[in-house]
Amino acid sequence: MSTSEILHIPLKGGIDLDKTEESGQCFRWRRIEQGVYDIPAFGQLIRVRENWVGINVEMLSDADSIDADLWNSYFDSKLNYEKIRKMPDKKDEFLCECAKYGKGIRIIKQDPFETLITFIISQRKSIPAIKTSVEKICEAVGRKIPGTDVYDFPTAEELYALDEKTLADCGLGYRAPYIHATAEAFAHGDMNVAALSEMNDEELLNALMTLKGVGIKIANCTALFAFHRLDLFPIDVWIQRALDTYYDGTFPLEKYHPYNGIMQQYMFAERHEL
DNA sequence: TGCCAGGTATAGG
DNA sequence: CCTATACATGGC
Repeated sequence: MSTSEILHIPLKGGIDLDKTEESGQCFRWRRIEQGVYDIPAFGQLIRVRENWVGINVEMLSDADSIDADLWNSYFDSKLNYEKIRKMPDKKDEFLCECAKYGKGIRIIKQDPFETLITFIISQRKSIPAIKTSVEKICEAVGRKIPGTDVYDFPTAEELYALDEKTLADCGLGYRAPYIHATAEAFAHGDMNVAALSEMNDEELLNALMTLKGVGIKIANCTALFAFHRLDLFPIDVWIQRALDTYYDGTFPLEKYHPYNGIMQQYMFAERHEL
């Protein structure tokens, strides 16, 4: 029962789907062609086409209608990224270059559990390897998005139910017990998204870091990409390399409040130049 | 083939 | 508090 309706979403400051995907925040987007992606999220599969002012969303999975609020939120439609992209200090040539290249990158507001699990997987893995492991987990659980051949990302209960060997066969290495424990925490309600959402940034990071295998970097990525805490600035090997090269080790966070996370994403997207 | 990947837990100082 | 080290596995 797929709806034939097309939802148009204006995005303030526009979007470049290729650059957003390549900026390493989403690991399951499927490129169809330039500016067109199939995106599995929230138990649905949509086909997204970018245009001059935003995107058109087509529903590929079974649905009676398209949830406009959900996808407006997912693509952060109201924030004007073109305005933010002009924030870098003109004297900071490196950041200006990153922001120039980053035109069209938006911070996607993804599902918290999926984001947390995928970033636990991400530690000491290349982006292609992360994608492979994430797909293997989805296949292992084996529940398809209704009306499609695409596997949905598992719920906490589904992931917790996977036996040890099946999980190990997803190429997770030493992360497998971390994934299992995190799934258990959410499945049993020891940790829940509603409560996390109510916390301030510091409380949220601390709560996430109580999980085994979640340190400061993964906590920051989860807070930024799932809870939309745009001022948080995850530091990975690439960002640290940039900080050492261009900033004497630390980023001037005070200059870009409350959008340090977006500056970080512009920098990460430029990582190949480092 | 060997090196490195969107790090973290742990032990030792 | 800080630093050094082990850690599983895939991709290039």
